[in-house]
Amino acid sequence: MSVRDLHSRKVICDSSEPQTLSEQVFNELKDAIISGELDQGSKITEDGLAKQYGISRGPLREAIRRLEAIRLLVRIPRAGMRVVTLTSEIMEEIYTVREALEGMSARLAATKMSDKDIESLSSLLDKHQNSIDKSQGTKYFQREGNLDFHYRIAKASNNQWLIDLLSSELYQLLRMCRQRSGQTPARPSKAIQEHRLIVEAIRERDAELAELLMRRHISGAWKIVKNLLNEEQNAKNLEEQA
Amino acid sequence: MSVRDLHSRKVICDSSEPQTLSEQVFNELKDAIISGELDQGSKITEDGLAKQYGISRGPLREAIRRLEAIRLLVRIPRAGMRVVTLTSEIMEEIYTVREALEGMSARLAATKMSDKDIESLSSLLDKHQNSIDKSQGTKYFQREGNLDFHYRIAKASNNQWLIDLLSSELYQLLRMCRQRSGQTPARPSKAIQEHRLIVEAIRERDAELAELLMRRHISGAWKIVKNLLNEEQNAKNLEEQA
DNA sequence: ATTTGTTAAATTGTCAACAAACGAGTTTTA
DNA sequence: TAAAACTCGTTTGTTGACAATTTAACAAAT
Repeated sequence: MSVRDLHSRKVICDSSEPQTLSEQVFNELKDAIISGELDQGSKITEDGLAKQYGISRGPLREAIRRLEAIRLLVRIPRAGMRVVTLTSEIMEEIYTVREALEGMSARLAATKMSDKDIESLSSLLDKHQNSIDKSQGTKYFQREGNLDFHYRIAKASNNQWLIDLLSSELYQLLRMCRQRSGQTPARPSKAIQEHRLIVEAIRERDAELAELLMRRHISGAWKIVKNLLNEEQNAKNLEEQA
Repeated sequence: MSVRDLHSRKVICDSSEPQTLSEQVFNELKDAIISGELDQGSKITEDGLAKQYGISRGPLREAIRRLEAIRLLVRIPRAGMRVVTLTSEIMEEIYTVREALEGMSARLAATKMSDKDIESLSSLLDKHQNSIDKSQGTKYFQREGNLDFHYRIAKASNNQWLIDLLSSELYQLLRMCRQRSGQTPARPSKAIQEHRLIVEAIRERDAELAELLMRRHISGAWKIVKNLLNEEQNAKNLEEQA
């Protein structure tokens, strides 16, 4: 992993040094869930986690409440807790919300983004294009590059709510989606082409168009993911029949 | 009933009996903050609250983490906690996010809402219109009616994420905005007229139009609120000069 | 054999005490 | 007199123990 990747990862996941045990275990648990280390839908107990992470239940419970708030855990009072299960329906919901919020981000970015940042974003795309052309781009890099692009747009909206919702809540689950089925942007060069169109619209300060293009970009991405999931499901069904 | 249903039930019907102390104090604190009982920006201490509500700090801290997650409290580790301060800038951010999410809700509702629910929604507007014509409508009623309309649209989207975001996170802060300056829909009859147009678009199954109208409705509402805030600010400034 | 009732183990909810970090006020020193 | 350092009190972070509730396991009865 390059230094640059590390940097962007840090920025996106805002995992600055945790100052408190609760925060620390929150981050560790979050990563464990997203990476699949903890299986989706698996039941977890407070005592088990407390022993595993070597802390008492107090801070752990606070971390759990936060994970609950960003929907990585599902809890039923006095009954138990499970890791969220990402069904196709939930993923569609997430992509729909993303479409609305990132569309709005692109609209705002078209008005507010500085000329300097637009150029920087444009050259970022050049780099991505390069790494794909030369086949240097690993799947991982493509994925991170994609997130980086979307994160910059969100940040340019200058709306802290949008930024937080997208980067701390939705992105975590999105990463989980991708982890789940090893998805990578289906047609990276096409994705970058779409990114370019969006940047062009922003450069022209055409808010309306920027929003439209971003929404199409995301709903298109969902269609591809949906097809992948269906194929996967079909494969599984066949397997069961055999 | 599925796990998901249980979760949404908890979020939506927060009038249901809280089963745990943490939940109970979460609700009480939430109401105290929204109603203005706790001043915006006021500093609060764990020990003080624990004594005030007669519970120990354990459950209280969990409630605090949840309030932090929905942005009613702002915390700085090892330094203290304050009630959020709703500046004009933050309110604009909230309205912007609302515009994106409720616009998407209206779009989805146009496709998914049942004929029966559309009729029900339409007759709800009749009732509101009636109560305004006869001047029976208190400000409170108008406000609740307004919320009811928006909530029904959100629910009709059938997207649990949209529903939760709008009704549990944004909605709380919106109530706080209104509480703050005793705002009431500036022109109730005009608001209802706009609501009618939205319902008509949904009835025609015109998703595009439904979204457009909802977004205009909300951005229009923000402009009115913004003007009210400015006038208020000017009045204060004059007062200080005198 | 299925269902119902009871009991025990496991798990969550709650509490009070302890430890660490921060801020304010006071003292000491240049 | 002013600045630096040091206490002391306050507030947050953490822990382990205790109480309440649920799950399950097992026995008994129809």
